[in-house]
Amino acid sequence: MSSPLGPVHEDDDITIADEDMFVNASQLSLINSEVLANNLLTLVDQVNDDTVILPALTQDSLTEIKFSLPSSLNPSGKYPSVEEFCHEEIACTVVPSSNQGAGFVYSEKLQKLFLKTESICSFDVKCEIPNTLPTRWYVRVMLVSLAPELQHEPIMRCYNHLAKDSGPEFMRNHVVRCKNELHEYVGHENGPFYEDRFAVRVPLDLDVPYVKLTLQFVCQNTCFSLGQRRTGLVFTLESEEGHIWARRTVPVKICINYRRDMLNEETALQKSSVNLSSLASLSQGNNRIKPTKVGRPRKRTYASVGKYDQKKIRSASIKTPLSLEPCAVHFEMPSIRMAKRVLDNAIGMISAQVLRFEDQDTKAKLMEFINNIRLQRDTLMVNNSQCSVDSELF
DNA sequence: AGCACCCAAATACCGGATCT
DNA sequence: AGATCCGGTATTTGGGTGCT
Repeated sequence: MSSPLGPVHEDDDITIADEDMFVNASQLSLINSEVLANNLLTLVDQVNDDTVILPALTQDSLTEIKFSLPSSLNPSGKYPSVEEFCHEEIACTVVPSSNQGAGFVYSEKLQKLFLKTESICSFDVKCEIPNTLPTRWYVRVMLVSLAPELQHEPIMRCYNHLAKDSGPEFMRNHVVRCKNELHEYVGHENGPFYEDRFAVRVPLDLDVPYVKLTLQFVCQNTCFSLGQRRTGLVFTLESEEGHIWARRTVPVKICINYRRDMLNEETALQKSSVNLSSLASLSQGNNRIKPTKVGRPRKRTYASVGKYDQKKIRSASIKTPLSLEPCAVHFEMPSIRMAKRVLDNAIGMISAQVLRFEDQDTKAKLMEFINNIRLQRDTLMVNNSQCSVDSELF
């Protein structure tokens, strides 16, 4: 499917997919084996049980089955995802209605939207949906952290802005406000899962699968916790029963000097690409000149330039082997669930290193660490409802 | 190792300039 | 005249360095 925002995420998607690959791999195998086994046993029981009447497969029932196939993801009880997704039978695009306006500007270079606090920006959500599918569709919009390790944590309004907000109680906690006539604020405080997260749900027009979403943003990225400051506005196309059919993510930064911040990020991107190309030319030429440290290698974690960090990490792959200093960590966690999250994050961290290093030995050694942690995590036997929605994509 | 200090980058705030 | 833009400046933040 094509999306004007598509190219942005293509690269990003690859990166995320690579990292998630390790994180989700064991979950997937567990889901697949357990779910399949359970379903199969249920089916066998039903077939063997004379009292159970199996429904006849009519055209109608086939249609019903079609709608409940895993292609339409059921997100309930799972964390929201920022990975782009679109069901093969439909097409869905999300674009800002204009490249710039009062209080916002869209950077083509960064493929990122920069907004001023309290500013209002419109998005065109266009879909192509075959007539064979249901007619009622909704778009759910929520702000989600782009950091994979923090996607399980909801983005909440800061106390500062909350205290000044004299608006209606039901929308005070929402960072993203909707100005559409038809809309519904959903979610509740600290809701961890997709359906619990603060979001706004807007129906698509009945005659044409299109809607213009007018949104307002009432907190800044700096209001959120350090790791959550890289955010994406996630648009999810939902059927009436709440199944996901498409997902589009627009990286956004809500700040005061949105134009300057955009220019800063664009300049940083240019500099980083120049530095990388000069490094590459050095390494390709004679290696007499060691890359010297120009100034201090400072990098504030929260001030990163979004996905381009990931690009940088990938492009700046390391050829020299990593000197490993294995160490065992033993500590007690308050709950199995939290322990599992810690192990998930550990797998994510090592996976990132696997991607950075070109040396096959290093990769293999790191994969050993990942496998060990994975084994330990699997012994925790935590309900798989905690995995991200995308796990079902595979 | 722990601490204080320094420094650079990021960001918010503010006021003047420009536009509508 | 009000809205918006833009640039200067202050503040915050976190990494690096050197001292104890």
